[in-house]
Amino acid sequence: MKQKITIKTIAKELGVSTSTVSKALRDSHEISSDTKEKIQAYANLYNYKPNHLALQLRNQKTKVIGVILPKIVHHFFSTVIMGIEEGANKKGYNIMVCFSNESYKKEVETLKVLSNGSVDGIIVSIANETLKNKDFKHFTDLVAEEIPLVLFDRVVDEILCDKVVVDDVGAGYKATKYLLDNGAKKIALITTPNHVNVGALRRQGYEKALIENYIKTDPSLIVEIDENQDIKDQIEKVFDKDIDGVFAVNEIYAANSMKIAKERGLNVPNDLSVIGFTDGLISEYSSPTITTMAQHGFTMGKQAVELLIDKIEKESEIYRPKKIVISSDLKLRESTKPSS
Amino acid sequence: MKQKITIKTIAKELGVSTSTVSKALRDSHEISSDTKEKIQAYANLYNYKPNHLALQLRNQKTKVIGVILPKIVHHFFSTVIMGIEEGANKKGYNIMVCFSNESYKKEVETLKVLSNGSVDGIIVSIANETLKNKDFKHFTDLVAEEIPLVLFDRVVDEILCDKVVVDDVGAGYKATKYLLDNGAKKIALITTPNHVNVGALRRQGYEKALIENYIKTDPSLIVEIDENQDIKDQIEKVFDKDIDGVFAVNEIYAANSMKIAKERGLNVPNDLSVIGFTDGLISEYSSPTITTMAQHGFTMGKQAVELLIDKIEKESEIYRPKKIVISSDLKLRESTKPSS
DNA sequence: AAAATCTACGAAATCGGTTTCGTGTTAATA
DNA sequence: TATTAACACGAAACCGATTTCGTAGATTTT
Repeated sequence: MKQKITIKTIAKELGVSTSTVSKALRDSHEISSDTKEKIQAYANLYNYKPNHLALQLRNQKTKVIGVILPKIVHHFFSTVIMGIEEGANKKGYNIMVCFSNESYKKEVETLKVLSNGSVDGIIVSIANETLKNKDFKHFTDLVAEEIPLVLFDRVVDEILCDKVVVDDVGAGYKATKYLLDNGAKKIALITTPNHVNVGALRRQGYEKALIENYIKTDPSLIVEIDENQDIKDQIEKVFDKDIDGVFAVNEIYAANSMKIAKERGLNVPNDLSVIGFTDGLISEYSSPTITTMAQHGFTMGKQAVELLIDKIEKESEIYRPKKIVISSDLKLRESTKPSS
Repeated sequence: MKQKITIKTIAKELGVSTSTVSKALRDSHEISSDTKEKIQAYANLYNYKPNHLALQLRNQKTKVIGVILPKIVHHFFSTVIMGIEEGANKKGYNIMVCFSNESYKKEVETLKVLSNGSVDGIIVSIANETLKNKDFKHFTDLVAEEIPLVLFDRVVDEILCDKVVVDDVGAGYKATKYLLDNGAKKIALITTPNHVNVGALRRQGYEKALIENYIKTDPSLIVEIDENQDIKDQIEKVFDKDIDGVFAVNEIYAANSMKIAKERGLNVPNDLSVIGFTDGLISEYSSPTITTMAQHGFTMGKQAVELLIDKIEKESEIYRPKKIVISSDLKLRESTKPSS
């Protein structure tokens, strides 16, 4: 890279001290307008930009927020990033994005790298493998170091920090209840293994709705997807059960269910109603379009980053971990019968 | 944040100088093993981590790569990010992700922020508005400052830097030729306005294939989508032309076309064949599934970041801008007739 | 015993800024 | 005229590391 112009260069060229240059550029009253003009003109001419690193070192802050996501090729996480980025920019922060790829090891490493002073705070959605391990030491260490941390979506109680979550139980309940209210009797639940807490919570909502309608939960209607195996194959078997409704905890599972239905000659929504989760492009463009619980990723991201920046900038105050719950709404489309 | 432990702290506690501590931690031969052990033990005990900012300032490099994307809720860009992140991590770099949101102004600002020393190099896909403006001063300035820059996908010749692109002309040609070879006669092209160069190039490929088959290009079969208006409405009118093939330059346009076909009772692929671009989730999960030009975003991202890091780390060498062209393949699915 | 060589460490410069404090010069006040 | 205040600027410390160079003291060589 070309030698950058620094305050020192300007000082030497103009025969003044670096302090004078610094003050002039910050428009200090200590400097005469003559000198100021001269220095500012020179700086402009040579396109002087203060070195960010030097400022960061001096101010002990980076104005950067670290974000660790399990993955990104997922509409929900994409929208969350957008929200984080917008919220951060608004407050003069930039974001550094990393991926754990659902791996515990990569999560630990990434967290270590980010916590060496590269960022002022970190936003994380926990990797699946970590949730399974239940090993959260890397997070509790972070909290002990008092590095501002906000968890979103995939969170655990063991870690004492701010959190932003969707009302997963409520969402599962709403979705299931909608299906029941519109005549479904045998509703399949396509969910994650139970260690993924969002899956577990949505399941609670599902069961709650069933109980309220005096229906016994039938374990054979519940499919826990193992993402290392073929998703469609795993869903396939529940279709032998003569189901009339499907509640899937994400878009992909919902889309797979639709495909199976079509292959089996089932008409959606007449023979089978389907509700997904995450209002992404698949739901919008599949045919029929898929009714889904909109997760408001953008809002979550924005709320998360606002919590974090608050924490970063108001360190002095006594701190009580906050939890923001974002409710999700049912977005009605063609894969369910119109509300009766 | 809690007061971090620094070299100075250790030095004071152990009654040695900071130089000694620094050397001991880097296992220098200048330090006696006794002292080394003592210092290393202390550092370990108190979980000392060298301050990244200080190192960056000293080494004049950040080990961070800036990435500016037009948007992210788009399968192609998501996969590119993945590729960039993986390639960067492999070489010990992190990535800082920003979005221009297709806005010229935001692109300029973001570029300015990133070029103040926060990153060692920058990867960009140009915003639509900038392509329309044809104002690339912010990029040429960057090049003049000799800040390593790599453009991908949406690139322009005016900017002298490394580039990674897909073979858009070839891809447009391949797609169109496939449709023609399988009996299509009237092929609609759903594309972007001409200032988006990828759209223009894919159109060239389309026209080339037509010419080779002695078919005159019919402008009324070409739809240039204005993203500020309803996409489906704009595509709608070309369906009045009795077309038997559609080549769409991205997933969204393809999905919209499929939907219109379905509404008009056209059977895909029998009455109408559809080919899209970007092998994303929509193409995979729509029904019928959509034949598409796979863009290999992951590869592009990886290649881009490798070019960039090369440039960053081998500054001395004489530099000749390189252009990597990644060919894209047709991924056959259900929206086209099987190859004859 | 004197000279040369190691060994093990510290002082100080450096990266690029900001900021506190001190000071010489001039202008205003007593 | 002597004192004080205002003005305009510079020296130096600081942020947290690394690294060059210098050196006191011990050890080896002649």
